[in-house]
Amino acid sequence: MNKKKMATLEQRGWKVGTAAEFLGLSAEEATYVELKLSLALYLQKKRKAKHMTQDQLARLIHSSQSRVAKMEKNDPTISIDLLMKSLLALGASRSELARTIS
Amino acid sequence: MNKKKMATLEQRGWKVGTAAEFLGLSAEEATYVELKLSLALYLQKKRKAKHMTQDQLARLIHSSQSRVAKMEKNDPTISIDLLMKSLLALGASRSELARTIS
DNA sequence: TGACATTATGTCATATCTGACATAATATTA
DNA sequence: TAATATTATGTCAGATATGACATAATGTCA
Repeated sequence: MNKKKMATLEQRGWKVGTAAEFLGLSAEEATYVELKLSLALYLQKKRKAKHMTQDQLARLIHSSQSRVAKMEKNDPTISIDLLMKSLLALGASRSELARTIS
Repeated sequence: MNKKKMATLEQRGWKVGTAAEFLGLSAEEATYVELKLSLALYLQKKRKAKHMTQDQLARLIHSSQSRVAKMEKNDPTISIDLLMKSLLALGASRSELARTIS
């Protein structure tokens, strides 16, 4: 959320916080979750750019459609390892991963 | 792999790959391992920069000295998740992680 | 609308990762 | 050298992640 929107909401009486504050996460934990979310979103973006279904991607990485869905939904049972391995399978380079993380 | 087995797998919906694809997977795995190694080396670098022992770092991240040693040695039983969480605990930023990966 | 494709969610047994511990190996310092 | 500190390696039970499956939910198109 950008600062402008936050200010608008504050003015309307909303207490605007970060997801971290709401969930009671430490700064590190928040960074970890956000970083993972970035990977999740990028995985979906990359999959769609290749016009693949979740099922097709699942077969490519020897996983299942449900797990791909959870990856893209940033499910807490998904590890960064799995996200990275999946992105690499989709042809992502190290610098591409780096860009996604930064 | 013989054709019979390939046909069986195809029937089950598996995409059976060529040797080239197999090598491609190896390349991905290599990238994964190298990427993890970069994180491992950077963890050690960052720990030493703070003049911490493995035991001290272990306490910081609520782990054990042996696991820290394995992280720095790029032991295969270590996940990227653990490496990233450890680096974040040492104060690394997202861009710092990105730079390490790239 | 219905039929079909795609994605989302819950659950399970199994595999992998985890912290912890013991102890070996290697530094470091007196 | 010995004593101590630090790091490396092996192992374990418990925790977490995994692929698979069923099925619900949502989207798409005739």
